[in-house]
Amino acid sequence: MISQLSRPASGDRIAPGDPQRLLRLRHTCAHVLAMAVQRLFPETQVTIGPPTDTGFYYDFDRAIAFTPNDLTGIAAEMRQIIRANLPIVRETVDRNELRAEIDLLHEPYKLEILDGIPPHEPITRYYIGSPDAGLPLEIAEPSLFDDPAAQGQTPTAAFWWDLCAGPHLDTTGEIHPDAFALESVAGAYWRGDEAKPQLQRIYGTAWETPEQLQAYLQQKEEAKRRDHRKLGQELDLFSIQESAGGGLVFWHPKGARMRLLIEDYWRNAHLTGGYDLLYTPHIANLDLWKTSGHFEFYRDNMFDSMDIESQQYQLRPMNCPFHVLTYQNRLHSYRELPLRWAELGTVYRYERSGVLHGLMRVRGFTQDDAHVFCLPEQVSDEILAVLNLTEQILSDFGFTEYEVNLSTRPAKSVGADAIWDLATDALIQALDRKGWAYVTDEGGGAFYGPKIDIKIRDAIGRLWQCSTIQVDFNLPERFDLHYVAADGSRQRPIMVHRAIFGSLERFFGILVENYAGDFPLWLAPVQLRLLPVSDGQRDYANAVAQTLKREGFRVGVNASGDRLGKQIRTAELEKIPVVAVVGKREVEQQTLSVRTRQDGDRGALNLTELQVLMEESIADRGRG
RNA sequence: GCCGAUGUGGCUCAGUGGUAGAGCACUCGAUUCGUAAUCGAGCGGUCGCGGGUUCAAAUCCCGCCAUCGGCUCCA
Repeated sequence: MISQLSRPASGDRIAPGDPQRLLRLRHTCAHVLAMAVQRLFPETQVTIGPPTDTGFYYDFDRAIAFTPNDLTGIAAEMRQIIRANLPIVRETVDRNELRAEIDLLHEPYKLEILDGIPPHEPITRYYIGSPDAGLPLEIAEPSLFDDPAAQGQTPTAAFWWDLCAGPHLDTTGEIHPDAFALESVAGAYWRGDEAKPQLQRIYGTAWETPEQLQAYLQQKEEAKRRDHRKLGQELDLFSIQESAGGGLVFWHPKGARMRLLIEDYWRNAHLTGGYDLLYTPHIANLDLWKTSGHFEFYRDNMFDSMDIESQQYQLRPMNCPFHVLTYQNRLHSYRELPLRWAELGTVYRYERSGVLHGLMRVRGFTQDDAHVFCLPEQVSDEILAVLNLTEQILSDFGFTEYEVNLSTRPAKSVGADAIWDLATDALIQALDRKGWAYVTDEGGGAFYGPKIDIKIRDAIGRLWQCSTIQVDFNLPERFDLHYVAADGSRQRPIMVHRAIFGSLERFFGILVENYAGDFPLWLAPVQLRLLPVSDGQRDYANAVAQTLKREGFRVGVNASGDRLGKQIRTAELEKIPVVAVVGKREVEQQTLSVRTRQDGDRGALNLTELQVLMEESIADRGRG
């Protein structure tokens, strides 16, 4: 039955530190996990277990759910397998022999994987432990492994195998027993298909050294510290309330102030960047959505329509049809094009309850949407202009590193091939002119056209999808849009959809996480707080605050009557960028004792000096 | 929507069948204070919602809602 047992070829070996080795280590960890699980819970069926960016996972089928407590036991079992330093052996097997063997083991998922391997591809499996040394685990006496802690030692006769293309490490001992950790258990569909049975996925993380594991765990802690949901509450920026419903955002005064700053910046950038602004309704006749194709292609994400005087009305999930109607309202000459129309358009989408996530995934949000109506020969220039505007805006918010994706035609889509090719070429041409490298995501486009997606890298290296640029030949067709060409004929304009922030809610969440709530002065909801040392300085503090407010600064006076130490502590916890202490000395000398979050005590400054200090920081947008 | 976990004053959390607790916040009083928490008192909860079991439910059971970790989907 066993044929061609072999170690990996010697040329196959790789040194520590090689990314390929880390991939193998994680893949091997997944196998060790699966072996440990089947030793502890023999009724469990195995499926697949690949490496991930930070570790590995393995999907199991078991009637009883794994508990967090189980994970501790499984990890301990994994360490035993690692410490036993079992060899990992690759074997090429005959398809029919293996099928017969799997049949005996009652592992239907394994069988399905085997049958999914194309006919002429070699079939390999990987053993942990030597198959010559004893019976495979699956048909061993389960009692032998029921309670490994009571056994006191790893049964040397045990071995385990999985159908796998590899590659793997040579022995389990190459995994450092203190450089991996099991993280969580979650539901996951077999083959990622929600129509198929749901399995239990155990996630783990694995590294070459314990130090690397610690660094990863620290990074996770850091992400937790920056979580916009936590900071949003602590800094009183926004809330999402159960009594109102999930995924609906309440912007509190401080968050709203920041949003206003973001919106003001955005409007100004667009007006100076050649755009005009629109306001359009949040609801409209359902027929509009039938014409646009959204009712057909996007219905799953739309709220149910409502009956208004026997007409069906629809809460909008997108803004585009409204801009199209605006265009359609009168005839346009080719001389007018391109028309660039932008709107901070609030949309409502039905999202399944399980996917809601803070501000990142909500049911009502505002897109910084725009549509460019242009001539075919203008498309490439227009897209390039959008890329330039995107770079300008994102970098002003502190994001200077991007990952760019070009998404092409998906299976479920509308339009002729020639049209798709034209649109895709226009996007590629613009990216090349911009000089941006990009990755192609085949089939990742919208149903109506190809797109460029831009992901931004935040302060701790995470990527967030924000900007999107989409060419659309479909809507102009469906709404029968046209312009009058030079020869008097009516021609079809091309439409470019684009959003730079994506959604204001999500972008705001990303800002909170990027700055960890320590906003640069130009964005901080409260820029300066004056702290009177005692009641005698309150009038002076209020007068200074009034003056600075008139100059456009966002200033408050601490009115609590707390002692100075407490006032400073409160301001620090609220992450207020600048505080100014006002005591007897300052009133006498007409100064302020300034303390910034960034630099600490700055000593006594007069009002003008403080203004200059703040204006410089505001102009700098936090880059300094 | 699915799998699992969680839900106790504004916030963070104790409380496993027998009269709902702490710290912070808030209010009041005293203190008028110099760079991360002054002292004292007080207010505040039908324990997510609705059913059920029980002499008795925050606690046990069922349903629903929301949140968290994932899956699927996505700005």
